[in-house]
Amino acid sequence: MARAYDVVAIERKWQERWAAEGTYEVDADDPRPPWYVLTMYPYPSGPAHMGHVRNYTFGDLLVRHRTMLGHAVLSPFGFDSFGLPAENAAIKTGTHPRTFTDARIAELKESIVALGAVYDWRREVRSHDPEYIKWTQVIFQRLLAADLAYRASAPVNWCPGCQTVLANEQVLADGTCERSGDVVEQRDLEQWFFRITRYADELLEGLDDLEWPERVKTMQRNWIGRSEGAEFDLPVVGRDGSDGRPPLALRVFTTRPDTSFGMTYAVVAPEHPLVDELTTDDRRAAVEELRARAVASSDIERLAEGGGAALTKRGAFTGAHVVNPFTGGEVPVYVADYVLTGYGTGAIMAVPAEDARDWAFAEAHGLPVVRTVQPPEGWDEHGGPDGGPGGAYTGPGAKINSAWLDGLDIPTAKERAIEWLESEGIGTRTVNYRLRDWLVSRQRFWGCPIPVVTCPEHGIVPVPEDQLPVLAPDDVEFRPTGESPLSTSEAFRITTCPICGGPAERETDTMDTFVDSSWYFLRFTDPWSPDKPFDPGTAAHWMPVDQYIGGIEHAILHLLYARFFTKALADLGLAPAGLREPFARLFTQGMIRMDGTKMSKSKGNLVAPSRYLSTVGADALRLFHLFVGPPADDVDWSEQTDSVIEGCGRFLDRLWRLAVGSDERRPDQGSGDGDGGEGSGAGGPGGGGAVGRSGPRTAADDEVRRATHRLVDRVSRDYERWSYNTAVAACMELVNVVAPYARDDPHAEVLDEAVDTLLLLLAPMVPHVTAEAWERRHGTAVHAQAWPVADPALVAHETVTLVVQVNGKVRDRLEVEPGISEEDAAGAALASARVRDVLAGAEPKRVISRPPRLVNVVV
RNA sequence: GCCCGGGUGGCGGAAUGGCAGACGCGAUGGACUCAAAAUCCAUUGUCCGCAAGGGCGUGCGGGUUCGAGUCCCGCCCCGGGCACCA
Repeated sequence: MARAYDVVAIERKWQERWAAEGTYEVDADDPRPPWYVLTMYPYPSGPAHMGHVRNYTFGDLLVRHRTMLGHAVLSPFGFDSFGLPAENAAIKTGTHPRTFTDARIAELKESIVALGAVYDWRREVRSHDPEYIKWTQVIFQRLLAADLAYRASAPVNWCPGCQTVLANEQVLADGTCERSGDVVEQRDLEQWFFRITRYADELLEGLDDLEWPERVKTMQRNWIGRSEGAEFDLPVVGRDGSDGRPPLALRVFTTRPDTSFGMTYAVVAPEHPLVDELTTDDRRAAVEELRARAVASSDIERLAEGGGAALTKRGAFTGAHVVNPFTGGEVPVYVADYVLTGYGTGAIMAVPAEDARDWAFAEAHGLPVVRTVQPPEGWDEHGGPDGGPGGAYTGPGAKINSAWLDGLDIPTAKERAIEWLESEGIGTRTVNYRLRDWLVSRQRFWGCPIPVVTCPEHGIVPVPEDQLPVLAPDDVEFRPTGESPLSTSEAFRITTCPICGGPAERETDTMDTFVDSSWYFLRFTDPWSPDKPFDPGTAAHWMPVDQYIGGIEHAILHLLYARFFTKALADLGLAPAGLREPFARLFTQGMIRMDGTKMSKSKGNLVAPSRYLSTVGADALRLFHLFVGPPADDVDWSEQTDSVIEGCGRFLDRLWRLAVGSDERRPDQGSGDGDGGEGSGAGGPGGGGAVGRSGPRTAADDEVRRATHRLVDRVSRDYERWSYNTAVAACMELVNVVAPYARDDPHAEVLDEAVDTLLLLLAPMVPHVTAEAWERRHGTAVHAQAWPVADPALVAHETVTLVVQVNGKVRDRLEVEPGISEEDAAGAALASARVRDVLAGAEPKRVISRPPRLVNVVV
């Protein structure tokens, strides 16, 4: 596609200038009000792909726009440079992960710069940099000292593909690994955890004040999964202590203590510690069989059976009975795998009438149902097989069959039940969370080493801060054994105890890479800090991030961990005390799809941005991403996309000709004698400023002035509401108005104002072409200009089109003054010849007059 | 199953309850050219009509309203999230 200007040369020129001048380097003592824009730092996987382009276009646009609005904008960049791909590449090719990673970073950085995105590169951080490792390790030590990091043995998720354990957040709903797709196994291992659950309530409540997409907040709320209820004891029948054995009770958790009168059985999880004791000899075989199957199957079998609530309710009677303290009645105890060990007490009271899962189990095992909430009329008491609605009823209603709770509504009954349990001393009010502690240890090499040693004498001992960072050794071999070279490196593992100096072993696990990304935005505020991770005072100047931009895929993982870290670091005195949330505003942009699936390296359907940079250029590609639709929406990449991108280039050509003139020709174009000749009054040699009339303005001149000021008004508002596609459309409209005007005896000042305004409004979106055009017109930097302000008098319309409807159908349009009265508008409408034709003498029943836009005549 | 989004021309998409389809892509015709590219001009929801003009149109069915793409009720379809968490 031949272009009106030398795209490649101009884009390169400006990228070099922005880098050389350090225009976007800011410091905390900058007198302008601070504004922090951050795009999630990327994993360096090689040259930028289309998703990056979209991401960094939005971020860069904000940086430039906010700067023009008068802010000191902090715009840092860095790399999430620890991770599995580098280690896998090392195993495959023998290249050290650092060599591999540094090469990928260089590629990514170069391609980001080629988009025209500007950053304060002095602040660049890389997770694998020894300085950064040191501070990550210092933070770990502080968390350890505060009991926010601990080591424990627990059933954990083991991914055979990644050869490491995973956090709960990294296991998908179908039981597979979010990275490799392998089915995750359960293993009992000693692992490191961060006590994120200590902040569960604050993480939940903090969401309310964040300007985040509702969708993301909902996902976090669900993930934290707070539920209020009660725990209480069900005494085991025959175990009251009278036979010499200690008394035994089964503790259960419920969110519906009001339904206790409807308990018809109890259930314990297969892994529950009391299973053996509860099971009677005649039931032992059946119980053992169920347990064995539950342990072996877990997720794999669930997948096969369709998962979730569709599961058959497998269970076995233990032979034991427990007493329902509410009724004094005895109910049987079952073992069933629909009750989970890790949640609540691992045991429940079952109320089939008011719980769908209990209902299904009761049906399968022939257990009775006692309703304690009056279902609405027509609710099928039997439900299930004979069809129709019915079964468990979980809606509101009056309590029945519940003695002293009868007649109460559910919330009141809940309260009463809990009060009774507490007064009787058999239970307590309890809050449970779905959220578990964050498992952070990974059995991998290419991550931040966990800085502790184990001494036979002193146990787990943190490596003293003056000996940090603990770095992985370089002289190791990467073999496809599935074992981390760290654990096989004797030189690394064998060390001495910092306390006693005796022989000790180094921890060979590394940290989850989400640890690195949980505080990088804080390091960005003060990346030079020599004696601490960052200075809290400096961080306080910039934090919280005013606008965070990233993908929806981080809705839970990164965004939850980073919130936890911010709170924990503030409480430890490392971050400003008042900083409770890291990201005030979050924007999640849509992803790029191709053939219905996400465009990604693993799917092999990447479209390389580089091929556009050398043809239509970065500006046209950026403009495409902004113009194609709302930023939050997904983009479908299709055969037609290239045409649209070229259309964006065409628009920039028109803008260029308008602003600079049409004499400019690429060297290979020659200068044919007809080119840019007759009739083309726009611009001309030397650019704007000197073209057109001076003196009094005509009505046509004033119309262009009005259009210009209306554009400022509209585009400014569109920027605020992230409606860049309509902002671009509005700029195109003005070009469509101004281009013919420029050719037809324009007024110089009016034309210049229109063109300059276009350049200013588009400068954040298409920085290269606007910078070059502006420089040729004015000799200054467009991005250093103030954002234009519309004159309200020119934004207001002089006349307005009054739409005249008869029975809701448009029959005429009249030009009227904006201030026209209701009566005058109605009168004008009724006087319209068109309206009289349609009415054909009929008498209007009613005239709705909404000046100045519309009059509707009803007959 | 539950919770969010979303269904508008050939396509991407616009539209504080008040002119549906801005802007762009594609398509068609024209100007310029020996020719092409580029550029410029015009047309482009659909049906009827020579025209003026008119009918019908925002997933489907109802409703509220002078007036509904927009609000309410009931469905259908697509995308995403959650899914034995008691």
